[in-house]
Amino acid sequence: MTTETPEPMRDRTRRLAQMELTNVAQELFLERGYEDTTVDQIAAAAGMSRRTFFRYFPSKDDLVIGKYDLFGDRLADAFDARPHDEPVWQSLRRTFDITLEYVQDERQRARSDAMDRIVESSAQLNARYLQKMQRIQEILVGRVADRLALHGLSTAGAQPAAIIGAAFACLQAARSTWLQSEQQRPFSDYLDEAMSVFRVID
Amino acid sequence: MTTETPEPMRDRTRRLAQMELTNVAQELFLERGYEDTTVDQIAAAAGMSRRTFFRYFPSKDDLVIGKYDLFGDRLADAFDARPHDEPVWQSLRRTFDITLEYVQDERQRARSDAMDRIVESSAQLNARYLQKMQRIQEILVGRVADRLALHGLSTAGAQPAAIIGAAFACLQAARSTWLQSEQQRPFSDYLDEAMSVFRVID
DNA sequence: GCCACACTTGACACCAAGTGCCACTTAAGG
DNA sequence: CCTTAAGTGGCACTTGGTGTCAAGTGTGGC
Repeated sequence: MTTETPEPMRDRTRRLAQMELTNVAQELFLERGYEDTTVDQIAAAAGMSRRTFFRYFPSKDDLVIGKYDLFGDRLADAFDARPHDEPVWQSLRRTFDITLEYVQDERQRARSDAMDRIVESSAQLNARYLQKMQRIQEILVGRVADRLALHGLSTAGAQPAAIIGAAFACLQAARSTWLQSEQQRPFSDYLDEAMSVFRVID
Repeated sequence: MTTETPEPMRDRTRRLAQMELTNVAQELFLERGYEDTTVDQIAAAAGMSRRTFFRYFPSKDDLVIGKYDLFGDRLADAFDARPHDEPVWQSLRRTFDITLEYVQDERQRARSDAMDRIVESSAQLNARYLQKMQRIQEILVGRVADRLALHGLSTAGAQPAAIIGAAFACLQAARSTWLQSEQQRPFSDYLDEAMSVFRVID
């Protein structure tokens, strides 16, 4: 009985505190830049002690980059939802459609873009971002290998990792190009353009 | 007259000191691991002060990862040496041949592999490694765009970045797979296997 | 109302990576 | 021998991050 309500309660307050912190931090980052904003300043602006900050985020980086932790699982789910007889490359393209939803909501898009710019502004953050992406790719490699096996192709070698690596390279290239050009054409165009360069044996 | 010899002289001693540091550090890393080895320990083992260490390497990470700084330029040179009418994907495959030389020398290969294992053992180093690779890719994007333009293809969009990103994904996948399997087959086989998955419009 | 309990918080101390500053040595050239 | 420039080390300082402990805060049971 006692284990029913307490869990959601604490989680909610925790999430609220994290939200508050990210909001406060984002303003500071836009003002002084990421590296020139100390954890003390963020904590003070959010009305908590430095020590407490690190109870809500394992590191300063995670405040910005932590949101990508869910991304991998969401991609995996989306990939699993694709029909098994679909060519892998096309499944990956469709899997990436969930990144479009992310961009849909106008209000949240501005916030997300601001964060992305912060990530690009700091070498430190950029490195951690790439690392997160790498991890996400590892989640998907196994699934691609299974799919290839279904199609009667070798599953043990470097091919599965190469395929998802290439797919993510396309995603990355499209994203980067889209951010630099002033976003008149939809992001999906850039993604299609990038991924259509490759014909994958399947 | 005085400006002829001093430059190479200092550079040589500097390079020697860096070599010594990397050797000493490598042993310590293999003993205690990267993160549990402090700069103080490395400096002490090399017979210098902590402060001096940072005059030879801008950071502890660079001691391990700094060697990749040259890698980008070497790849660029190798790519430039390919015939301009060669299909881009094949040029990239041939460009990667210079990574094979790296592996050729038996004595140096062991050392290089040890360092690679160290890189893989630390999340911090791994992130910085990915970042370096990203930078190297940026060096090559322009050249791929030029090559595509020569073949009468669009050069402005995300395609050049997507192509080299995919190529590096193959390189990475092949390297990873090769490191895990016990290296009975040559590395070039893995690379061929990975890159042959893609047919690139050209 | 009160006690027991788990959870949260803040304060303090501590470590490691860097950085700036300054004084000292050392070696090369006149 | 002296001057000058480079290398070096010591020191203090900042910042991210962690461990520990003691004080608050709430919630349920009596």
